Amino acid sequence: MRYVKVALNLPLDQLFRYKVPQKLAAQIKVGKRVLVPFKRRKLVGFVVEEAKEEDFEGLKEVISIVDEFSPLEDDLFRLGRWISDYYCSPLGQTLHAIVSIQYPFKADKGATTRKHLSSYKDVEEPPSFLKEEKVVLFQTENWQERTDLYLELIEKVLSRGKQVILIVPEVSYIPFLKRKIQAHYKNGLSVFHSRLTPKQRYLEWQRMRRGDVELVIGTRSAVFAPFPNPGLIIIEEEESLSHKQREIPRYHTREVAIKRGKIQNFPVVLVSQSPSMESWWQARKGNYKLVEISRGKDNFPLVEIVDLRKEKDRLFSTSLKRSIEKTLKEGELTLLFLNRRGFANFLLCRECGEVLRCPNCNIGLTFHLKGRLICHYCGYEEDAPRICPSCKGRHLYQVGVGTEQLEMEARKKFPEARIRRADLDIIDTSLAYRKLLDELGKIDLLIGTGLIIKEEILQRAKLVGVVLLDNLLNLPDFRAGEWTFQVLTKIRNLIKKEGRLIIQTYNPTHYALTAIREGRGELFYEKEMDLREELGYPPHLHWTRILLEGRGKGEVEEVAERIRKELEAERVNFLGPSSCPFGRIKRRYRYHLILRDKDPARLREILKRKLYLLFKHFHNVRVIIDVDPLRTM
DNA sequence: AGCACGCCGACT
DNA sequence: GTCGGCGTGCTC
Repeated sequence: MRYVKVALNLPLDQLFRYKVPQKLAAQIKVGKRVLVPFKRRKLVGFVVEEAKEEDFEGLKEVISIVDEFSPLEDDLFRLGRWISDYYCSPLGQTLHAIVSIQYPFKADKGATTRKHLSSYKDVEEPPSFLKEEKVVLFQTENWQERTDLYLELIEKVLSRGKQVILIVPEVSYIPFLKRKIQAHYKNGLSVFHSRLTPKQRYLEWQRMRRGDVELVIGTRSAVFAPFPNPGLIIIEEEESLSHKQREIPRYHTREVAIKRGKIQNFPVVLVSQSPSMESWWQARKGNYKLVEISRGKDNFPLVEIVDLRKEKDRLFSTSLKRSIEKTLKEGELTLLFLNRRGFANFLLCRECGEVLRCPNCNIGLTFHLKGRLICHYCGYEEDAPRICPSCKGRHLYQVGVGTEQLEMEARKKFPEARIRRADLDIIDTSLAYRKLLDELGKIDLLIGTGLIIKEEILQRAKLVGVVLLDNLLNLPDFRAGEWTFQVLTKIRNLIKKEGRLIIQTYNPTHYALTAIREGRGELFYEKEMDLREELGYPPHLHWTRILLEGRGKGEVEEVAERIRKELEAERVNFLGPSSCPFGRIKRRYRYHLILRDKDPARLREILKRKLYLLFKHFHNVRVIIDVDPLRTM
């Protein structure tokens, strides 16, 4: 009798053993999907290893085999084991994320023609940097450079009979890129992302597996494209936070791509206008090859930094106002960037000092026009009161500025201008976004949040005003400086080169601003790295965050304390426990501890040996392990 | 995760 | 007296 261990799509670090019935014995092997009985359910799982016959009575039998092919070849299986180990995610859930297709949909047989990849000859030389380097970090300034680069790389790799994976941060990036590339490669192109229907997903996946596809463009899960012979992965906007999966397994696509490249022996190209500190640091140490394509700072637009402490008008400094007037006269587009929607950030009672907060999240409620108070975290809404709920005071101050108020002020100041606002309250569908793009030619002044920091919008702007940089710079996360630098770099690189970037701030001497003004990114990276080193932040140290969420404050605190005690016995470097910067979201209290070490393996070892056992006993507290977290708010 | 078992409140 | 609330426990 044969027995196998099966990994199920459950949040359990456990494998389950099943008997292999005689009639299935010939087909069952590691990497195959099987249907198994589980309690009163039937679940799909992966055969992970053969099991020895043991003194375990009552093993159930495998019901059937799901696919005739093997959905998880050896290399991807190894990758899955690595992800499961590195990111502390259950193997079953990890493998199910890698093979993200459901039950077989019948493909039209014969509809596709199989290409004979083996008939390609290894005649063309790969670009020289791809020969000796495993990871290349490409720093470019615009789309044209990047698409040219992609086309060249793709061609070289395809000519050697290998396939290419191109990863973008979000689905919305795909149509534009697809159009550019389609002109060159029509048949062997596939698109793969989470918004495909299960059937489309299945069919695309099969096309890739059979060798009918040479190039796939997709989001995170495309990193697991089941190509017979992958030759290159390109990661577009490698610094984007979207590359990190928010659900289990919480992997970073960039790191997974690099690991896959190591396993299957192919290079990985990271592309960015302003690399993440992580990638910059790797390049700095010589682990990645850095290739810069730059027009040189003489071709940058003018950058002006306005010290708001010396201005009378907190929204429109003299200089910004003058520049807008000039740009309006020229009939060119102005963008005003303000990273906060709504009218005012919060309402403050002048008599008792209380701020009106969300009952679920304890975060200041944002004041919107039409007199509504809205929580930007959970969506809670209420009518704004006239008098303070805690002291009955009559003077509720609107503190801080949002895009609504900026729009109102702009309409007063520039009555003839055609003004539009673009934030999540207005651009709530991809259709609305499309419409905005179509109508861009009929807009003089576009006011928006992060939504407008896109190449297709920025490239049409002559003037960009960053209304209040401090909103970004002062976010409660140690990466706030890095994010700020990245946003400013993007704006500077992408707007018209004869244009102007005006940055208004109360902190005009910040090193990110110096670096932007002088067009010398290294000033930012060097200084930021010094700080990260001094304070024990990534990438100098690896972090693993243990996030605890629960309805009862006391319970969460108790759990946090127990973990603290365990960690203290381990003599590991850690922060906390402390309340998260956003200490309560959707009625759940949030506490975290942050483990730090140069060697991430040490942190994993502690988690697995000690804490896992402990986690089992917490009931009303959810434990979230985030390895290499990108946000710690 | 999901699904059952289990022991306490308002209902025909 | 029952229907059902969701706490906790287990799944090869």
